[in-house]
Amino acid sequence: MSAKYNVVSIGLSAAIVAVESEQPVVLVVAHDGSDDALPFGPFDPAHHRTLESGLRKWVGEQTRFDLGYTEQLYTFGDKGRHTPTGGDKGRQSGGARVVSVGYLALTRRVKEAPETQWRGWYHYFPWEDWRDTRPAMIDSVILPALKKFVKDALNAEAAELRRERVNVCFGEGWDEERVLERYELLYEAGLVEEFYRDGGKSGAGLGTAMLFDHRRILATAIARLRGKLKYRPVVFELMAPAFTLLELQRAVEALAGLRLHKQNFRRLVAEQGLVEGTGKFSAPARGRPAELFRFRRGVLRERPAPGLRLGSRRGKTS
Amino acid sequence: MSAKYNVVSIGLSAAIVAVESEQPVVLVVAHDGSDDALPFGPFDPAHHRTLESGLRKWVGEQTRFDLGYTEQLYTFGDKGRHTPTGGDKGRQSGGARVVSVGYLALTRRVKEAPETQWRGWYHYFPWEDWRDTRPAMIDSVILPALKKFVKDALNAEAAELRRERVNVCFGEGWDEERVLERYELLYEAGLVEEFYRDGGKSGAGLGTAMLFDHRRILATAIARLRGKLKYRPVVFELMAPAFTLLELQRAVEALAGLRLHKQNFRRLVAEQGLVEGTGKFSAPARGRPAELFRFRRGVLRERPAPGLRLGSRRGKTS
DNA sequence: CCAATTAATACTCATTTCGAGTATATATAT
DNA sequence: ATATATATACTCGAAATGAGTATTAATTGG
Repeated sequence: MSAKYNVVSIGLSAAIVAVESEQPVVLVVAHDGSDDALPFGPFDPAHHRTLESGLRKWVGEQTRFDLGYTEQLYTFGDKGRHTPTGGDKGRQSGGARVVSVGYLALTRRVKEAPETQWRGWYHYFPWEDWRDTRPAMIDSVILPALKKFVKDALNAEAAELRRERVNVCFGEGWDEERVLERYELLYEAGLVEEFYRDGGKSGAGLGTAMLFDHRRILATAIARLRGKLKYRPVVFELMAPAFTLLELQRAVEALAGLRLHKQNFRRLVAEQGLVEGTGKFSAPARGRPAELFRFRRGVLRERPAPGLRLGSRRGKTS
Repeated sequence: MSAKYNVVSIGLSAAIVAVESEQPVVLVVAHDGSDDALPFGPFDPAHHRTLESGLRKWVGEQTRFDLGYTEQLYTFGDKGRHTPTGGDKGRQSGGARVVSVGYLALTRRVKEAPETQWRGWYHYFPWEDWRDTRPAMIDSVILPALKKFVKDALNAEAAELRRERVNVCFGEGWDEERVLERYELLYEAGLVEEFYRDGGKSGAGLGTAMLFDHRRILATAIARLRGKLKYRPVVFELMAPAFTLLELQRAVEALAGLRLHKQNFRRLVAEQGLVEGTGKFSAPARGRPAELFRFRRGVLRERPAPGLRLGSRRGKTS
């Protein structure tokens, strides 16, 4: 157990999320030629008191964001899932194995630093946006390919397992939270570019690929955020200080990738006491002006789990 | 970014949980004189493909458990929260900073390895067991001390924040999932031994202390398990292959630290299709024999989120 | 065999929450 | 004045929840 051999370096990656004109966006570092990457920096044990303070420190240096809310997602240490685009297998930071700790951060500030840009997260996960329709690619591309994946299993038992996973992920009853499960399934089935890259080959896949395992971290972030929405008032970290109820609904819909029933959404927000009117009104280009609301900080004290349980799938756009 | 300075070693700690005669128990390493510790081993990047496989490997070596279910909890890297009992501040594994990745593991095998023993988890968190009554120590010790903690805040604003935290953690409406929040509050308020030890002093506190930050990891494990219970059929990992419905209920109650309404519990289990009868019956010392049930693996396919939403606080013991 | 005890199991009922509507009111643009 | 877009109010049935009561089936001690 001599220390030298057990040594690794730790990368802190952040999925920094905002919502802009009804699109959830994530901050990426995009050099031309290479894949988009999440901003990440090394954990420096000499100067960082905690992992999170390390994250905040270099995010603060590289961008001007004050991260309103941060949450640790998961720590990945898989060999072979940290391959750079080139193919320089698993090496980085002078040969030490890299373990990456992923974070979710929410912000409403939207002035990006140089070298970085905001991109809609559905670029990376086009099958996750069900707001308008069930994405056509699911039936035209994904399900046929997954059918083949099931068929290619080594034996009947493995095939059954695969069939179940396919059904849970893309079958009846869309569960918007299973973002990571779906990504991992597509990875294993060879439907995303990272699968080929990690295997040392090359090949195309669905959605836009990301550096290292960053798309996996982003998938984890989306899943976590979609879940959290329902029992913690986290959306408000993404909203302007004052907003209309429809704007709030659109933000939630954007994140969840689902449409909600307007009247019920309002009922919920009102019952939970999540917001309070400001007395001011929006000035829309057309249509009746809506009252502007602000987040009622008080809920945090009163309610044990104030959130926006979405519940409703479907529901007219009305 | 020179590698040498960013290097840390990673410890994998596991809260291995079982349920025995209506008590949730956790496997601890107990040397005399030193605090109880969770079993932990180093992550070895040269031989472990993933963090989880590293964990399984050394758990398998040191104990004979097949961990039915494992789940990563959280990665802690706080300086000063990894202090051994002696006071050899923050040093371990040849001076490298230790980052610990905590895992929750569930098992039903109950034959402990040498040097280890099973201990009820309420030894470490006596305020978390509300099955019989609201623990008396909350009113007699905790709340008075927290009142003082609020009063000792530096200014009115800080006091208000503290008051809110106290209320959320120990006020009206017990939320059995906030195990970690409560432990952290007690830590900051100087009500647990680890607080003094990490500060280089000594002092007594509530419950039994553990080595390093292991009690924090255990708190995370309990919180996670209590939450998961409600939407995933994880209890069954802890049950014998056949069990009565009351045994199942007692196990859930033990984990949640709450009593449940018997009839409603059964209705739930039945409706969800979580179990199926075996046709055999228990042979109790006294009372009417109950049918033995087994877990219906099928649910995993059928239901999106089969679990045992507890809901009911209180409810007669009946 | 009887009573006391222990637990299983069946059924009821009011309340709350949910999902999906309809109806109406208030703006602007033309 | 009308079309359009939106806000807001209210209704209604279905399902889920929380808390019971009532009844049945077994064992044990007398």
